Amino acid sequence: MARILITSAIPYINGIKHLGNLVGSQLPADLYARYMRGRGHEVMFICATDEHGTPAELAAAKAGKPVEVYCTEMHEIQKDIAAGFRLSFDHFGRSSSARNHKLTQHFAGRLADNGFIEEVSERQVFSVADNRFLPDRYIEGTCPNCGYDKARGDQCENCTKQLDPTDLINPRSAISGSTDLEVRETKHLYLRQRALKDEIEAWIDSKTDWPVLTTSIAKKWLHDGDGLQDRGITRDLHWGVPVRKGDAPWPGMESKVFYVWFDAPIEYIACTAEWADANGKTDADWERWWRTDKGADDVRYVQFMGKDNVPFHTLSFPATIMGSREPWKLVDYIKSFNYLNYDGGQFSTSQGRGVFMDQALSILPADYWRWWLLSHAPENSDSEFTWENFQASVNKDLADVLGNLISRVTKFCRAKFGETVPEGGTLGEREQALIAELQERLAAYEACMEAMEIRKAATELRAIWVAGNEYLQSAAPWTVVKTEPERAQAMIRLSLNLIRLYAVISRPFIPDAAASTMASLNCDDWTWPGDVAAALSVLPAGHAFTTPEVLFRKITDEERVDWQTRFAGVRT
RNA sequence: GGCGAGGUAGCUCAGUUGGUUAGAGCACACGACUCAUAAUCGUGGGGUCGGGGGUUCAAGUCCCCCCCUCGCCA
Repeated sequence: MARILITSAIPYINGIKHLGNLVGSQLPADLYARYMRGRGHEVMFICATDEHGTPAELAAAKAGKPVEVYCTEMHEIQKDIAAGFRLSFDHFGRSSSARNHKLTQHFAGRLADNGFIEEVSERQVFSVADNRFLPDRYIEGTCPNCGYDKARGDQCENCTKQLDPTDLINPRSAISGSTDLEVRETKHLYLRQRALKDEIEAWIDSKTDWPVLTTSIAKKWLHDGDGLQDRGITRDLHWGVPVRKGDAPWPGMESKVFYVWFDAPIEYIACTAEWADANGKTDADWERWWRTDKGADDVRYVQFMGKDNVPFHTLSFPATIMGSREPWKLVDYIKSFNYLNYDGGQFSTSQGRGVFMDQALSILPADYWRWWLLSHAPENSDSEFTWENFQASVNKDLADVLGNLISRVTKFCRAKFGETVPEGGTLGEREQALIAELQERLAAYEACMEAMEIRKAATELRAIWVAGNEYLQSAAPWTVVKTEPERAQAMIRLSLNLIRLYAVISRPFIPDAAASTMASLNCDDWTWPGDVAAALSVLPAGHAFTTPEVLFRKITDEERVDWQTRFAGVRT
């Protein structure tokens, strides 16, 4: 039994995420976690909300709530929706937790002790009316290049020219609109990534098995332009982890917090500590996942994320860990994803374009979405969600191929032999051929799952479902039963067991349907089928079952059209 | 503009280090079956692999140029 640590990129707190966010990290991470648990491995699956930073403060202000309250509420909402999608986190934590405060301060202290922190004085725009320093993108003004009057301090959206806030003509606060701005001197901490560059590069170079998407992004940042740059890790904000050097105050850094990107990945570790706290465990219980000197040496650590998060996970977070000179676990494999587009364009949180997680669950159960999203995961390139494709895939794969198979077998059995596993006959050549085929296909499916080749795994799984229909079609028990009822009984006994096997191996993709199928079969044996022949005799003759209701209903054309218009525009 | 990722059947996508008639699912046509959610199973039509050059006995697969899409640019 192996020990596998799995983290999903942590979603930002300000609002409900859309399906593109879901399929980019949490959902594939859940698939992998469920599969590994199914294979009997010890899994720690961690996710959290990323709560600090200016956007959270502004969202809270807009909602008229203190930021702590806002975050607590939004965390609960995201937690509920994650549960709705059956995301099987061992713990869904918060980057604002006391554990993360302490650990973030600890890392900063260690980095400082080891000479990887530099204090830099810089000049930033301060809004007197807002009583705060403004991040570049929260300063608006007229672009000196094209005259666009809503250019942001980091870039003009109109002519794409990159700007410095001081370039703007008639600058104003994007928060209040106030023009009472002044440039003030402020001191910040920088993580000296340049000093760690060679170490990081050697580490990246050693990861020859990583997806090209992951390594190409990492190498680009290592070599592009002047190469890897030092990064500021503090901000003049109120909401965040107060800057401290471990347990001690950090002179000159009073009333500053760590920048969100610095504390967010540390939350992976802190969250595991939160898990321990929440479950009555000791520090040793979480440290054995993270400290290579305390048992984490044999842990395999896999991260899941969208491509926009790759730089932080390949460079910045490793720099934090390496620079600490403490034996923390570094990631072993990074599975990254491209973007999921929505019907010819992008999902847009700001424009409410596309389907958001809460809306998705309000129109169909989680399994429908899980299946479509995972079987179309944007692994090799950006992929696209269309309602036509969604309807076709769900109806064909889930309702027709899998759902109907379960339906035809159980209903036939009920009609001819009653609701117990029939006992007559023995397996023939056709059945042996099916077993051989399944053994082979199962191996292919397992290989894809191990390798996190998600689309291919879905294809293999579907092929396994199809094999059941092929068998049934050629065996034709509805014909055989008329002349050789015992033969037909053997066929159905095998088919009922086949359904159980399908529930077990399909569970990572469609956990609810798997559970309800298993419940119908009056069985609770989720043992992964190593030996297919043995697995197909788990349900013995005479075992009672209940004929299940329709497992997956079909999406009608009317629904499709309705949803198409409903989710095209602004979210209501 | 620079960098990166893509452009393969109507649609969504596979195509190992270049090697036999370029594959799958869906959709479509025809056939089989009638147990089943008008489901299933079989057969078939359909692609000058973005365009143009080049290397090679041989290129979707390597090199160069161009076009288009998407993303990133601290």
